[in-house]
Amino acid sequence: MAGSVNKVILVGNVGKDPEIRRTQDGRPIANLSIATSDTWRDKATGERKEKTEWHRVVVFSEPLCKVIEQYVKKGAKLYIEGALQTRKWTDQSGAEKYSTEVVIQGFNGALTMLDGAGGGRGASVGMQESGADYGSDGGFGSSNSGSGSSGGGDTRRVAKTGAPKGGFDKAIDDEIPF
Amino acid sequence: MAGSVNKVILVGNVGKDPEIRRTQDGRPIANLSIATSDTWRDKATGERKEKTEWHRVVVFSEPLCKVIEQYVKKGAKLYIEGALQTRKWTDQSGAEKYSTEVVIQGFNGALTMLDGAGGGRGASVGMQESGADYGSDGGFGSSNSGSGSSGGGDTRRVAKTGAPKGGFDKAIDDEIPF
Amino acid sequence: MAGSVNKVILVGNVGKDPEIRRTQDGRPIANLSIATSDTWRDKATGERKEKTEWHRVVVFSEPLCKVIEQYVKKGAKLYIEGALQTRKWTDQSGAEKYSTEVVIQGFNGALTMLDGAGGGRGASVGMQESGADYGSDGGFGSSNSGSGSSGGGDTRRVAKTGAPKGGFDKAIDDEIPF
Amino acid sequence: MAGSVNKVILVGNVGKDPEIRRTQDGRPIANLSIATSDTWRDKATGERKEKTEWHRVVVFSEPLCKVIEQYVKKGAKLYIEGALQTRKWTDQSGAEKYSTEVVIQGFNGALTMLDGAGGGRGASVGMQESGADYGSDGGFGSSNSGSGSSGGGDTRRVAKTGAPKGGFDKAIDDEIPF
DNA sequence: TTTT
DNA sequence: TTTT
Repeated sequence: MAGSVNKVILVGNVGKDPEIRRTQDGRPIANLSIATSDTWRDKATGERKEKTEWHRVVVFSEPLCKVIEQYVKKGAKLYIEGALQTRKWTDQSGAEKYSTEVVIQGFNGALTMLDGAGGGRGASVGMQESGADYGSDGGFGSSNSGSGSSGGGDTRRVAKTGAPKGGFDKAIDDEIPF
Repeated sequence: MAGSVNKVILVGNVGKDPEIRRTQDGRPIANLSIATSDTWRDKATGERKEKTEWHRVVVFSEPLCKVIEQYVKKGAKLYIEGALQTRKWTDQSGAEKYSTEVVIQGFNGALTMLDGAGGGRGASVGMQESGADYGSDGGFGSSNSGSGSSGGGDTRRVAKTGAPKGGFDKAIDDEIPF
Repeated sequence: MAGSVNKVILVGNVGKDPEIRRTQDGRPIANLSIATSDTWRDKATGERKEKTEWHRVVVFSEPLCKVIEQYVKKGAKLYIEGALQTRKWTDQSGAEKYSTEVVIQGFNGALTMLDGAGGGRGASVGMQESGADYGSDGGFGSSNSGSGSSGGGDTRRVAKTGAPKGGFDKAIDDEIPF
Repeated sequence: MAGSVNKVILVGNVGKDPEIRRTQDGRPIANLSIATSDTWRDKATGERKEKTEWHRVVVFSEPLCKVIEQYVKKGAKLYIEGALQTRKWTDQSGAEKYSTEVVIQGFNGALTMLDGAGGGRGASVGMQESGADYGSDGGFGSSNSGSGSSGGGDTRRVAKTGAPKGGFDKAIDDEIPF
């Protein structure tokens, strides 16, 4: 099709520790459950309502999976950018099922940790630098960091190599106008 | 949850004429099938591959439904901004099913026509203006067009009103797989 | 123009306390400085590099301005959704200047607080409910929550404490459908 | 910074033919002027208002620059995904100036052609496949298509025929501020 | 079921 | 001016 876009942007919390599986040829696949929540006031009753939506996120990216495995825990708040994908499968009883997921694949999409620690625990962790430049803007390159820290490395890095990014002229390495 | 975001952005083509239903209390609900397509080159064979993804879009907004009813036809290219929502329902055989949809509701989201006419026909159409200042960003205020036009208004209108947000009605708890 | 979209999505930290001004007819306008940061590894030297980008965000929305005035402080992490707008102005010396800003206006855009407190202070605050549901998805309607509360009780909170940051409530540890 | 996102999404028309420059070491840089337009009805007078916003887009990506050079012409409708960046520079009179641009760099961002032809001319063109799979989501991987083609045949095309669909108005051929 |  |  001439020109299509399929993008999902989520900011939400991880509902349980991620699951990492492997394909037959050894590549890792991470599965995340992300909750977003919508709140509103019921017009009639005036009650405060809240509805949580659960999103299944699947990550096909070796470096991202490493990061997830090490630092993403239940409770973590993440920024996720991926694409919608619906899979058809057959359950044990032979019934056809459909499952729609948010897929992060290759250089598409992003996963950024938005809180200081993997899950509110407070530990600050360091993130491996991957050789691959797996981030899109708003992705790992612009993600990360750590905080408070404890025992280990005080940093939680999400790095990004690969490209002479930021290779814009020195000219812009300056101040701000406001 | 403190601070979540649930946003889907699609640019794709309408696969068939929209379906407009009504809730028991008369509010319209539009259903759209949007196709996005991903293409790539198979590394091994060098073949050009394409995979189409179909998205079910549900619109709970009276003015938007009017626009859709009048101008959105099979083949139209649209920009869609909505939220992911998964519904659970039971099919005729009693089996539990889940259906994930992109929902445009109230002031949330947007629907913008990206081609000159509802379906490639070429007619220039006017869109109803709503009293509310419904926005600019990716919303209707910045949508569409019109020109060329014919008899009436050479207007370029689109609408969008408010709506009982969060009000996910029973009304749409019907079937899916489209 | 037929179908355009102008959208900016930022997740970053507030660089200084917001400034709230008023138009001649009394409507509030909030100005925010938001920092985003890009990090990468220098290919040659292996050094870790970081570049901060500052964004000027202008909010034309009474309810949002109230929230900002009360809860957004220097250091707060925000999700911002607005539109790009460039203004031309003349400085005191008569020179023409251009300023590009991220504008949140009316029902367009969103501002969501992503950390536990307005600025790391740790107070638990209640957010006034505005009559209007001024949130777009990913906006206030879908933002957070809070608890603890005080007098009002009926509040819809956005920011709150500092402690259980990332403190993913027990409440949602339940029934994840996958 | 711990987790930041800097993303701009535009759907708009190209105001003039792109300019391609080269860095000293030979890498191409493309500059595009993109117009988005906001329309609304004046509450008081009932008049229909329109405001066009011009965006300067800068592309640091060899494959993308090739595509732009060959297929993007004045009038083309594009989907752009990049990051906000403000540069400081000094004009000929020694005055300090700031310029905010939407930057597409490396694997970050996307550029997708949304209309049938590069600029309303109507030619059917083939798009070179780049060695790199530089993105699917909203990126080139999901763009494309075409037909007609020439030599290569196996090309992955983006633009193509079509009359002056999406008729880009004369109106916006004027006064582009850059 | 679209689009190329 | 933020954040790590």
